[in-house]
Amino acid sequence: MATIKELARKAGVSKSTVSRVINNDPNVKEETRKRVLSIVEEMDYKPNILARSMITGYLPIVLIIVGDIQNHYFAKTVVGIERELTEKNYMAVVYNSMYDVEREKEFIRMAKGCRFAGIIPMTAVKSDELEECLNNVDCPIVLINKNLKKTPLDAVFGNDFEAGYLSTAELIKNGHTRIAYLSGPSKSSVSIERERGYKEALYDNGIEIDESIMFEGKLDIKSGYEIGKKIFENSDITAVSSNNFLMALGAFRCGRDMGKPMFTKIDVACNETVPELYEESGFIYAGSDLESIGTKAAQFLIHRIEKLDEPIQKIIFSATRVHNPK
Amino acid sequence: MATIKELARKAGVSKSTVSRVINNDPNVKEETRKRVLSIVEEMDYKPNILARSMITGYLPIVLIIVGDIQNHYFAKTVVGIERELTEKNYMAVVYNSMYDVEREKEFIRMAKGCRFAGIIPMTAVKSDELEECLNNVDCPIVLINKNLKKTPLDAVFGNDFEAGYLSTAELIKNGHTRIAYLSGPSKSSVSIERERGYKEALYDNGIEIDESIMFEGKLDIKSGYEIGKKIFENSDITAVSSNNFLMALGAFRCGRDMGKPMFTKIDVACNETVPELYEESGFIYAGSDLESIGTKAAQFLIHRIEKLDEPIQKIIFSATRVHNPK
DNA sequence: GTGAAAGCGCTAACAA
DNA sequence: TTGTTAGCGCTTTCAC
Repeated sequence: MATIKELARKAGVSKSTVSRVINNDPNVKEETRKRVLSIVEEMDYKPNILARSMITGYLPIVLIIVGDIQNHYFAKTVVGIERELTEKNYMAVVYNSMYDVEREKEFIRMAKGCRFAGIIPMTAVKSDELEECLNNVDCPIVLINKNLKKTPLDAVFGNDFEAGYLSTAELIKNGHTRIAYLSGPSKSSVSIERERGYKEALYDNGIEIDESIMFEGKLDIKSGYEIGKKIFENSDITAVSSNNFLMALGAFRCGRDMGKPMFTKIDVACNETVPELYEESGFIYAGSDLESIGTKAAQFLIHRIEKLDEPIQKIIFSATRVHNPK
Repeated sequence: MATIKELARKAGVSKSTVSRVINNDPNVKEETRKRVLSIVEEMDYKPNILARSMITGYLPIVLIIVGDIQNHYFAKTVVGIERELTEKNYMAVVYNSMYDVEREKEFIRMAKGCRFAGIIPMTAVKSDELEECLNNVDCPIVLINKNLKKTPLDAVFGNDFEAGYLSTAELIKNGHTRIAYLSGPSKSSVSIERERGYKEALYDNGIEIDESIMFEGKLDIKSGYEIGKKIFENSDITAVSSNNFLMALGAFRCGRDMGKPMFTKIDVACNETVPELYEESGFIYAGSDLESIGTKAAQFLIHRIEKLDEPIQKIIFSATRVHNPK
């Protein structure tokens, strides 16, 4: 593959001059620039980014760590991140941790070894070890829906309280008053906030909170299905508000299998945007726009990479996407 | 960040010795090795992979180009690729082309500039320009479900004929004889093969092929929905076989909206595996296991990277995943 | 405006 | 078993 040296020889100039041309340094005579450029074209020369990175100190690549690339929640956000990064001439490496802390630590170390420009950890995993690891990596980091205990870092959040509130409010608008709730793990701040939104929506509409129709699930389809059985036994319940989409789907399937009039009499809502494949379905949902969250995170990161002296920024995205098919 | 030079100084040895230790060269005295290793530990040293790559000539990173990361077809395959690559100490960069040829070309050029170890283009896009571009990149490439006209390259395919055949056969097993078909673009080899499978399954079961109930769609939900309208007007049709999942979903929704007894009297099948979220649904499907395809592609690529003298390999994966909820 | 030279962190002969 | 040396392709002073 052509190098700067060969170009220099062919163009009859020094390596430095070629370097100036390909980096748009203005201190080059127009004539020289043209000559070099024509040879660049002719030889289909591409600068070796590795060599350049040895000098700048980092590769223009950002590591994104997600818990599960097949989950739309992550995939959507990644799309937003990538869009911004690509535009600013960075690349994105997406890494699937499968929610495994050890894997995440490994990726972070690898990113360090490769001198990546930055890291966006989007994992749901909580771990002191992981925090420790993130602390030790001296490269720019932007968090999504996550705070570290000790280190203050740039971060982007969705408004989970609002999501819980708004989706529940839609159920109420549709005339429901007996609304079961599927909550997530009680230690997760996302889950706590969404649940708080559910409760506040009930309260604001004069509906009593009934802890006996609130259930804690494991965020997957199966646990939504299991809880669904309990919910639909209780015949006065006409709606379900779910912490996340997967459990909502499980509950819906359970109701359907039990012969309930799902989406006609009985409504199901969830507190995050649904995958695109389900957007036209009967689900009610409210959530922040995941692509926008990704884009903002990428912007923060690029700022951090390019001038490391800005104050720490945090931003919360409103749950602007509210959908009610009725 | 610590470098080999500092380590050498601290350990009282030369850079070479440190290099040997971190590369597990056996020609190092055990005592020396231990001393160096303890300092590696102490300083939390990570070798600079950039510098190493300048010598080996490439970064241990593979570029995967997909048309749409939110499509399960790509996401699933990527999971398989990543699994294999990670195990062999390579990383994977996933790039979303959004089916845009220009973007794909840009990524390929970037991969070249970054001296990536290899490329796995998985895009559905056809273009002579792209072929040209792939031709000019002198780095290992493995294709998925794709052949280049001029250049022979390693490639992995799903068995699309079989997928079309098997999914249609399931419909026939369920007692259907009037089976509409939703085909994909007539120039795509994947679509052609799947359609051939559909026809052959009908033929083998003594069912006449009726071109008037075969429709060409655009592979998305919307076009499945539109075609659904035509299909379900025709009241003697009791089943739909679809080239891909998205159109099957569209057709299903259309039937449901028209009040048809979907999944009870009327069956819908598609000629590829469905997204995980739909695995428990009423869809019939047959297709190759996408993760396995990804894993195999990664294996081919690694072979190609590590010894460039093997003959070109092509492999076709049988449509082993056949699912019929009845 | 341009070139020569140093050096980024590492590996790979070659010597010792 | 270890150290010395050269060099990967590029950028970046510093002269001229």
